[in-house]
Amino acid sequence: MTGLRLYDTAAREKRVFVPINPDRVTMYVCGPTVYAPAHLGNFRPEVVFDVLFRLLRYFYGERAVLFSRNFTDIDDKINAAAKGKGVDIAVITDRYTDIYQTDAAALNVLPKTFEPTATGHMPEIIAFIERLIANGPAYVTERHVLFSGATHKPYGEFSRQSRGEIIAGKRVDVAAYKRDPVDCVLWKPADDDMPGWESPWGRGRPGWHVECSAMIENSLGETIDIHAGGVDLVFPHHQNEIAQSVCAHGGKPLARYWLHNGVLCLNSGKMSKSEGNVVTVHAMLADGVQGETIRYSLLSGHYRAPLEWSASLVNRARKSLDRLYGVLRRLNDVQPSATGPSEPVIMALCDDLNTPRALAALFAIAGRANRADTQAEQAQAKGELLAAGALLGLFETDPDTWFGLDAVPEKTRIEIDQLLRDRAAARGAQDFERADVIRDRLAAKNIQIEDGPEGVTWRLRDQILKSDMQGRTQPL
RNA sequence: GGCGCCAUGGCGGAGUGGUGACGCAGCGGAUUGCAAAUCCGUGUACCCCGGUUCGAGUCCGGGUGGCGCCUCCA
Repeated sequence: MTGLRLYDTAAREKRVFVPINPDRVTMYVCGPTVYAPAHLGNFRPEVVFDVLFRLLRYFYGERAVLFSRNFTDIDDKINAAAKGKGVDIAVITDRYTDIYQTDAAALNVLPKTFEPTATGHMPEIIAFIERLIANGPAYVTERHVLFSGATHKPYGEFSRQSRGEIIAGKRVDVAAYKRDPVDCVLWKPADDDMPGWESPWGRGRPGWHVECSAMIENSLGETIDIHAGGVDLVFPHHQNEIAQSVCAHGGKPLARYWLHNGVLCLNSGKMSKSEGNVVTVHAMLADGVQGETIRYSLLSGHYRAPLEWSASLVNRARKSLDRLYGVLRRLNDVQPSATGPSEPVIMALCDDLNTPRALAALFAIAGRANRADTQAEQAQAKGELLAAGALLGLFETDPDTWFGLDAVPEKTRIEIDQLLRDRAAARGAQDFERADVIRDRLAAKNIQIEDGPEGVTWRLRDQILKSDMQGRTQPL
């Protein structure tokens, strides 16, 4: 019993989380289709469910939690991208998978236990489809294999879609080969000039929904504890996954808890490649925004609520982290107590991953640290801060690095040190005019001086964005 | 058209029916040679209209506004 409660989309309420087997907790998150650099919206589930992963590891032990997240590496858009460049699809998918992994690492996202790919599980996917045909719910027609939604009685219950409404509200034409509009493709034929795999139904490739069903079964089992993803996947993707898996597994449920994160918006509209309003993580990192700032931004709202992305959101995140890292920097020489995360942090995260409340709790600890009179209090606060950070995926950077000390070239650092010595000498000689001239000169170069009881420290006043480096690269 | 979500101070964002966290910004004070950082203090904020209740931001109904899904989508 951990006190963890999660909002389950299927139940439409928060439910106490109890795993099937506390020695083997399983979770799966739908991953990206790798045909372009992933945008911030793609990384929202990556980050929020990373917090869940960390929390579960904290409760059940690192080795007890198995986390699988797929890469969809066969898809029409991938084919189109490969064809456009005249290369094999693997060239495209390898490239964007690498970028994705780099981006994820920059956001302090822990590596997954399993990262299955569709192309790496073709025999399993084909076997899965064969089982659905043998069991009845799938049928072969015009070189396609289709799953009959109607054969799964509760179809639509999970996503609150009735079959009649799906038909009435359909906005695209239903393919002629479908017996019913809610049927979905398990296997589709591939022309000779398209990537394809040999199957009992001819050369082709799997449909999107079945790939997840088959890979979940293969990497985690028939019934998993948690299945998560973006809210835009509830229908039809997750609905179809459920129908297929339940039918393939003799009625056993696919997942016991379903979690869905809200959409990320830019200019009040959902960020999505088809809308064209995307900001890629790769581009932000290349521009010099710290991954941790992006992570904090993504965690600053509750995961189920929509999150409006903006420059001011990033700016606030950066400043908030400045304050917290300032504490850690001040306590650089203090050995942190071996303590766990403070109760308010745990309580907040246990309440359906309430990260805004958890972050608020961080500031309470920071206040205590700054007010602390004794080293014991400081050590306790530092320990709590780091422990909380470990759950949230924060404070994994050295404080000096955070404040940009590594960002300036060695040569410049030597110049800065010399100027600081000059200033100290001037102050010692009561020559405040000269001391202030030096400080202003540094400030003009984005360097902020902080006089402390144990000497002067400095930091970059503002983040140096590579898109905004004018005037900041000249020598001092 | 169907299904669903949301509406809190300048901005962002929590909130179990009983005078409303936290962060950023602002203001006042302490500290500082002056700053910065830090500390202390500081805000007549709960979309509108009804209802339930001794009491509602919190529950119910209606309205208005915004958003998502129903199509590839995280």
